[in-house]
Amino acid sequence: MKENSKPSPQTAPDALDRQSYEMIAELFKVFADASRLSILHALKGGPKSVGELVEQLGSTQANISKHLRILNDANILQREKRGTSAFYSIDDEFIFPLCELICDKLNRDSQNRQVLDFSI
Amino acid sequence: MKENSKPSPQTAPDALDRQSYEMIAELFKVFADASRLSILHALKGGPKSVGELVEQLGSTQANISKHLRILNDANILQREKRGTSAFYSIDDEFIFPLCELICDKLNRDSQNRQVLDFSI
DNA sequence: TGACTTTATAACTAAATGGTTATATTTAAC
DNA sequence: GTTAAATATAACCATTTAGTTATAAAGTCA
Repeated sequence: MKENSKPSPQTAPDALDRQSYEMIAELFKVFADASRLSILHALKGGPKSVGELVEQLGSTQANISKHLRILNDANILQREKRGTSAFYSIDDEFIFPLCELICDKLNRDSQNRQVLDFSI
Repeated sequence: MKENSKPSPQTAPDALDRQSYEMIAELFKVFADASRLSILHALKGGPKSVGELVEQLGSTQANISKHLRILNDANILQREKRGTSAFYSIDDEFIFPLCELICDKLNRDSQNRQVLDFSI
């Protein structure tokens, strides 16, 4: 039960309990890996099978499967089995504004004006 | 045997190089820790010294200093020395919409309708 | 059935990371 | 100068994690 009265800007917000911070950190961790980010980027164009991702990203099948499981468990990806294949697709579009915020920050800070664009 | 060889319905975006994904992942990593999130939350109310943060968050001074350095190196916090104290404050407001996206996702997925609110 | 394909998982290793204790550094006050 | 206070850093340890190899599981087709 959180009161909605707006405190003054200089008032510190009530701290969350440790478990809440852990939950938030856990979700951030899902995105804190280059391989998983490349998977997400590859899936922007539409669903792909594990094999297609392995071929496109040039990693091992076991490794890709492991990352896909992490993304799936976080309800970021959706899995659909067809025959012996498993097709994964993006199940929550919030990842796009999320990655955009991060890329914008990196571009803002970069000395060399390198442009990072996670979007299509 | 290839179960489904039809091309993806949409055109896949050009992959970034590995280094770009690593950079993005590195910034996500900064947020992927409960202690750092609690520091950011504590600083929403305004600048605080290391000592104040240690007292409020109940950790060791060395530990808080280490996390502050990570946040400062990522250009998320700003440091100002006054006397023997060091005051840290939030230097980039993009962390608020960023954490809001994450919290919204958690709230959307939570079975128990637990409300996570990172904002003030 | 049995061979083959695709994906998931288990076990292991190396590297990264958070927290700790101890120490160094910096500044103020005396 | 010396002492005290606040902060930063170094060294160390325990845990986590990404990637690997090997194997299991599940579906397809002869």
